[in-house]
This record gives sequence, C-alpha cells and structure tokens, in this order.
Amino acid sequence: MIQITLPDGTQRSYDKGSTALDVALSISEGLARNVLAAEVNGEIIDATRSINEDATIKLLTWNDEGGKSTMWHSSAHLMAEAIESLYPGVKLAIGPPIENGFYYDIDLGEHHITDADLPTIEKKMLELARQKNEFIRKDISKADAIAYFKDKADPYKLELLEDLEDGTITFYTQGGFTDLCRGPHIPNTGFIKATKLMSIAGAYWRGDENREQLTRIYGITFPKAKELTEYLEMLEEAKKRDHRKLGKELELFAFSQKVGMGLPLWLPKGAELRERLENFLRKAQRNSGYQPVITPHIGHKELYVTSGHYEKYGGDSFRPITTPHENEEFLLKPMNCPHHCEIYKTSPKSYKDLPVRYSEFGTVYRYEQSGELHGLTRVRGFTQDDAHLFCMPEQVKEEFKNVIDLVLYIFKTLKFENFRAQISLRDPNKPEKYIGSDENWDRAETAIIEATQEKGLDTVIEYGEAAFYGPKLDFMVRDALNREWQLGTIQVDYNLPERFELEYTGSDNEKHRPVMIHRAPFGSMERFVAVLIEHCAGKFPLWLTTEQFAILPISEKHNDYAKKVLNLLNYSDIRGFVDDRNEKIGKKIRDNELKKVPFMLIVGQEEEENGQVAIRKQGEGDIGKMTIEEFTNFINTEIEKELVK
RNA sequence: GCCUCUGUAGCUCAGCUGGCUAGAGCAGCUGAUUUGUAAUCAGCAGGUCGUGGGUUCGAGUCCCUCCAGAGGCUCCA
Repeated sequence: MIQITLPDGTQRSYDKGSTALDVALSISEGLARNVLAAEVNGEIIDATRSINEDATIKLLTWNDEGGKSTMWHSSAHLMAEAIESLYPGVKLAIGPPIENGFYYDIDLGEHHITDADLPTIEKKMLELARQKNEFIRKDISKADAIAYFKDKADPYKLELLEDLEDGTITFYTQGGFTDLCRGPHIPNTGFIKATKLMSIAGAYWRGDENREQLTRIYGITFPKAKELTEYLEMLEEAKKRDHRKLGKELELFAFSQKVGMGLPLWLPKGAELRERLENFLRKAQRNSGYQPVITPHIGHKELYVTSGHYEKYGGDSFRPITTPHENEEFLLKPMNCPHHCEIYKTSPKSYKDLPVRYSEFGTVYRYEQSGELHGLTRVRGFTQDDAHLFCMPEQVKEEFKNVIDLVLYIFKTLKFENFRAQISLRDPNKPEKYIGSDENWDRAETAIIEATQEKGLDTVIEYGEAAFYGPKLDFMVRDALNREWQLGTIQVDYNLPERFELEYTGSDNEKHRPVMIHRAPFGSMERFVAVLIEHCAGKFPLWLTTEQFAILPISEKHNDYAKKVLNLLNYSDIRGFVDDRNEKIGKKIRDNELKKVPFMLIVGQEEEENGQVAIRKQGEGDIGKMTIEEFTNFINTEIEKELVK
C-alpha cells in the first residue's frame, strides 16, 4: 500500500501501482471524468501512470494551468496525426503547448498548406478525437528510437534524439500516430471537443535563421465547444480594441509610406491627447523637483563614442549624417542621456546641488527591422518621457521611492490597476559582465529592493536581467484584455557618469562620481498611448479626451442657441463643439456615439426656452436636463473624480 | 532580414473558373427636407485595381520582381 496526500492535506491509502485516475475515481466519478493529468510530487505526469511510492498528488483538470498545457500538448500530437494522415511523408519537428494553445513545426516537403486548408485539418482532428484513442506511453531504447525515425526519414527527431540519453526516452502513441515525447498526455483524445487552428507561420528549426525554415501551425483546443466560442469572441473584442484600428477611426494618428514606415504622424486629436498627457506629467514632475531641458535631435558622433552607444549599437543603427564640407558625422539621437550628461557638466556641482533632475520629452530614432514594426508600439521614431537624475550613491533609494510614487500616481490616474514590477539584478555568477564597483552595486540593488518593499510593491526579482551598467525596475502593465506590456522603467547607471567623467564636490571637498538614474514612467509616448487606447477601448478619461461634449441642435433653428451654450462652456474651460450639420438628431447621436464623445448636449425648443440642455451620456443614453451651470458643475465633478490627489 | 497570408474609391468590402466603358455601402460635394435620443431623400463626383515586368487576341483575375500591411520566427522530444 502507498500513502497519497491530497492538496487539502487528507491522506488515503491505495494499492501500489494505482494511478491518479484511480485516486480521482475513489473521490468522485465526476472528478475522474475531468482529470487530464496529475502533479505527483511536483512533477506533472499522465493520470494513467502507476504511482509506486508515497506521494503528494494534485489532480489537474481544465481549470489548472498544468491541465491546460497537458491538453494542448496532446492536441499538438492530435494535429500532427491529422496532418500526417492528410499529407503523408511530412517530417515533424517539435510541437509544444504555449500560453494560448499549441503549435507544431513541420517540414511539409512537397506539400503546401494555406489558411484554406486549416478547416480540413480541424475536421480530421475532431474525427480522430472522437475515436477516444488512448495516449499510450512506452519506454524505448535509443537504438530502437533511432531506427524508428530513420525508417520515417525524419531528420529533426533524429537530431533531437542525439541530445537524449538512453534509458530516458519515451514514445507516445495515440491511434495510428507515434511520436517521440516526454509527455505527459491526457488519458485519451476524447477530451478534445473543439479545435481551432489559428494561423500558419514560418519558424526556423531551433530558432536558428541559418537552418531549415519549417511551417508552424498554431492552434488551440477546448473541452467544450462553448469555450471555443467564448475564446473567439474574446479575440474579436481584442480586435475591436486594437489601437491601430481605433487610432484610424478616432483620427488619432496615421502612417504614410512617403514619410516612412515606423514613423507615426500624430493627427490633431491624437496630438492634443498626447499634449495633455505630457502636461499632466510635466506638472507632476515640476512638483517633484524636476527641471526641464531641451536637446537637439542629432548629436555629434563623438558624443555616442564617448557614451559607448556607438560601439554597441552603431552597426545596427541609422547611418550617420555628414556635413557637406567638413565631413563631420552626426547621429540621429538614439537616446537622450548623453546630451543630459553634457548639460550636467555645464557647471561644477556640489553635493548640496544633488540630486539634479533633468527631464525632457525627447524624441529618439532607432532602426528596427521592418518585420518588427507594429502600430505605435514598435516604431522607429518615438518620444521618451525621459529624465535623468544625478545623485550621490546614498540618495539612490530615496530617488527610487520618489520615482515609484510618480509611476504609481500615473497608473492610478489612468486606471492601470493590474501591473507588476520586475526588479532586474546582476547574475551573481558572472560579475565580469558588469561595470561599477561591487559596493555600489550592492548598495543600489538593496536600495531598489527596499524602496519597492517600503512602497508595498508586488515585485518579482530576476537575476541576470540587469543591464551591464546597473540594476533596474520595470513596470509591466496588464491591459483590460489581460495582455502584458512593459511601460515604465527606472534604471541605475554607473557607466555614463564614468564615461563622461561626471563629478561633484563632496562635503569633504573631494571630487566624487555621481550615480545616474534613467527613468521614464510612460516609457514612450507612442507605446503608452497605444496601450491606453487598448486599455480603455478608445473611451478616454474625461480629463484627457479632446472632445468632452458635443452640442446637437435639434434643427438649424437652434444653432444660435447651441453656439451660445458652447461659448459659455468654453468659458468654463471645458472642451466641445457644435454638431450643426444638416442632419436629423438620430443621425447626429449615432455619429457622436461612434466617435465616443462622452457627453451629448441636445438642444431644441424646450431647452432654449428654459436655458437648459438635455444630456446624453455615451454608451448609456439620456440622463436628463440641466442648466448650463449645472452641467458645468456636473462635468467638473466628474473630472475631479477621475483625478488622483 | 526570413516564412505564410493580404493589398480594388478617403473608409469597409464585392468582383466566380481571365471576356462588354470595374461595382456597393459609408464618408465627400450639390440640392430638397427643419427634424426630439443610434443612419431623411435625391443627384453628382471619386479608382493608372500597391509597383514594375511577363503570359495571352484579351489581365483586377494567371506567373515573376519590388513595395507596404497582418500574423509568426527555440514557450525546445
């Protein structure tokens, strides 16, 4: 007999060789029907494998990550089986589960698969799934495994086998399909009730662009058809929120081939939105002791040779610009920090001057491969909400805390409630990778950790993720659809103060080297606006949006009254316009709803007679009549509610 | 950069296996209408079918080049 401990702590005895499925069955039949795999002593294995020793086990169902990934791994095998039967002779590479589903990399040889073929494969998969074929695990010797794949002439599996040790190799078979696989798998294919193959992509064998390009097919499966429908609906929702789509519809930004790809053009409404965001941060920064600076868009090549950026990035960057006669070389500014270092050097600094905080909305240009470009999130020219803080080593912690406050203030105001902070530290085993003294690194790393703790931040520590010049703290934000984006960043830098020979005079009258902190709460205005658009689905907070209200006259007779109302409201510093098109009221309402204007003020005879406006809230409908003054107070209160003190 | 797919009017799209002067809706312009909570009606205008080449009696449609966009390009049996 063996002792099995369940997650709630209860212990039960079972015959030696019992399976997780047996355990589930002894608890309830319903549970047994849903068990996909089991975590036994921390390792995920087949629910059908014998357990021969005392163990702590957790039964994994669709509700567990481990259950999902097992199901998707098995789905990859199922897809491979379907493809192999439809396209004989294909060579299989790898087929793992991923965050949302699975993929399989396949060398199709003579065959060619396009999107139009995917439904056929899906159909075949479901047909095979309905056979409820069991996944059968089998230990196999390396020699036999090699023989098997030599027979199949599959070079990829043979290459994988090279790295495996005899005695640890297993095959899994379901129906007529056998694959080299570590497992685990679900008990049988019958669990797979719904499947959708998402896309076809190219992928290099082992991610190496010098090797064979394989065809990768992405897919996802579900135990219930309804869940697939819900998943597809979620994707539709994501599409509706896509900032590229909304950016076009709401006339926020555009791209032009003539201007160049990856170079965004901010349209009037987008520019106004961005300006408001910038001013919001400017104000917060002024209150936190930052000083504005402005630097040019290009800089002498020497500047970047000094900073080290030229050596590191020069080859993968835009080529230098040269002056016509002297042949002096200038670079498009890839970063603002070297310029700020030169500003620091314009006057001698005393310890009494520190910290010095220079801020700039600095536009930088970086070459990105054409395939990497994506809407506003990945561009070649963008504006960082950059600042560089120069301080004494012992001030690092305090400065970090101040920056964290600023970042949290911004996130709170814009309602990014789901975020996570990642601390990136040195790789303790590779000290040679980093510049700066151990003492300073220790101090800075401790400072970051303490600062985040004191601010009550939920953080993850990643060792070896620090830049060579210093540790950092990054903020990853989840948008309304649970997708994660890196936005704000705070980085300690020992490198640039050294390279630019920055100094300050200490209280001991000696020269010392300051520490530099780079920080950007938004990251870049472009990326931030993109994430913001997707986060709020284009319905910006009232304080930020360009058109807070639209006044809709019922007929042209009321245009004059509408303009009078507009003047009064403009006078109170709220923004809007009169929709005086010769259209019926229903049409005006529809158009302004689609433009996501937060409030519509409908004015007709009644309102004109009583000095009122009829308010309609975007997405909600009629909310009653108010006088101009009442509306002014109402909207100001709404704005007030949004802003964080 | 590489792979798969896509590229028709400002926007969203139709145009089947190659065959009359390339269509629709929205947006635009002109006019009528004077409107009460998600699309008033009529007329007009708008396209070198991404680009360049090729096949053909004939190309938006087939083939190749290039350009741009979308999804991908080790989450390792």
